[in-house]
Amino acid sequence: MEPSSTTVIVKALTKAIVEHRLLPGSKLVEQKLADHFGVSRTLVRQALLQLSQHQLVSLEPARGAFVAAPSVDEARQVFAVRKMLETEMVRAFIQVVDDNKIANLREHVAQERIAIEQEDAPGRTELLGDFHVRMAELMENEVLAQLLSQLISRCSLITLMYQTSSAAATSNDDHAQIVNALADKNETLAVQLMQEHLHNVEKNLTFDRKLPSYDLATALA
Amino acid sequence: MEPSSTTVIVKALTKAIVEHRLLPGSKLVEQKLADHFGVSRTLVRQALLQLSQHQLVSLEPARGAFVAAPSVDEARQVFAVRKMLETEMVRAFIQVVDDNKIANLREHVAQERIAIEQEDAPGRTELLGDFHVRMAELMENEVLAQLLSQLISRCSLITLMYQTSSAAATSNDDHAQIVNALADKNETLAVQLMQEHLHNVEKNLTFDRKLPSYDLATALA
DNA sequence: TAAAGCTAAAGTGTATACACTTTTTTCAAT
DNA sequence: ATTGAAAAAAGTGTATACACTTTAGCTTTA
Repeated sequence: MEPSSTTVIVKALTKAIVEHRLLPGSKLVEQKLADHFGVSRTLVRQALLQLSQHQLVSLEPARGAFVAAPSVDEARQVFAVRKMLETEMVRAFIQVVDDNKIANLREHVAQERIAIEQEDAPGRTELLGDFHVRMAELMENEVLAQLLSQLISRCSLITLMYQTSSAAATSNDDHAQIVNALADKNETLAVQLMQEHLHNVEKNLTFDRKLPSYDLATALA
Repeated sequence: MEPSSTTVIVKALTKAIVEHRLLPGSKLVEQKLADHFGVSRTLVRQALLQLSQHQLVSLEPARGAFVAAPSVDEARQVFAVRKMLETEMVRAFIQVVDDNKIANLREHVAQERIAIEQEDAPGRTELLGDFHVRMAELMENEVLAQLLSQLISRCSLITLMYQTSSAAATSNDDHAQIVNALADKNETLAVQLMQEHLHNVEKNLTFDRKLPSYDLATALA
């Protein structure tokens, strides 16, 4: 099935936001987006509505759409939810782990490393987030995977806003260690590592910065 | 702030679906909804799009909107996610529990009992679900509360489709016991009770029924 | 009678029109 | 120069129009 125009727009904007080409607070003018994607405002509005549900865009009545700028408090909450969900996900994963799944995760971690070594910033960000989604998919729980995917997109926005230095290499190491613990079926260790990992990511946020807005045309080019 | 027309429609339809006045599979014709709410199809479409994101409505290209009919597999996944999330929520709740929060939950459980005794089916369903959301709100985690709220709406649909007998009274007892364990700060017991509770709800599903569709006008009347 | 095909009706998908709101610019007055 | 009001421009919110698709009903044919 060929994806609808709306889906294309949602994906393009999500990518631009998550990859930080569109910065928090940027205004998203409907007609400009419509022109860029070669459709009418109708479809753009549908896309913006969806993005606002994903919390990547905030809609202000009569004022328009802006790239979301999550508050410190919201960031704290999102991370708390991730910790809850992923702690238990690790426990559940160990119940169904097998060699194939471990191999799959190791392969993913290897790709992360490559992206990091090549200093491919967008690819790196995406892969580091997708590690967690990959775990959910391997458990054959599409609902969980979709939920995590959304939470991680939000985290990516938060990370941009508050992250001091991109601790990408650290995250990659964390992932590798987690996979080892999973392979050993060491539940206690795996849970602990996952919690520390998320704690690390959150700890690296400063919660005291502000960022400028950006130009639309170049961001989507 | 007065809620936008779209929000009103979303809420009305959500209520109708969750309260089982609109049954899974029912066709939702845009013009009919528009007439009913006194708006144009534009706003109805926005509402349906939102509901489809919440998985309460499924949109089929060129065929229209239908009340979602979650598959057995999806039901299993949703319950798995709830178990993960709520297990950890209980643990986190105990970290911040105080007398006020316990009193608040007891009050809620009391209201559940009243609704059950009065055989107020819609109120009962809503309150039994809201117990879990209430916990999230008391932890001052709006993100968690919203997430749970959506999961529980989906569960309500699932419950309708597959539930053999409405084990409402049992659920109410479960809730009361959980609150007691929380008051005692007995983490092990509280977690165990919550897991058993969700297991009970899921166990009562049969996964082998089909249901008819319904009339739109009467359902929304 | 049943199946296949045709036609009309109903319904969805996208674009456009237009009223209303917010933002920006202009320009006069202090 | 700076403030304030008025006017113009830009932008959003909702309704409507219209092309295209699906559905339902009828007719024909075997």
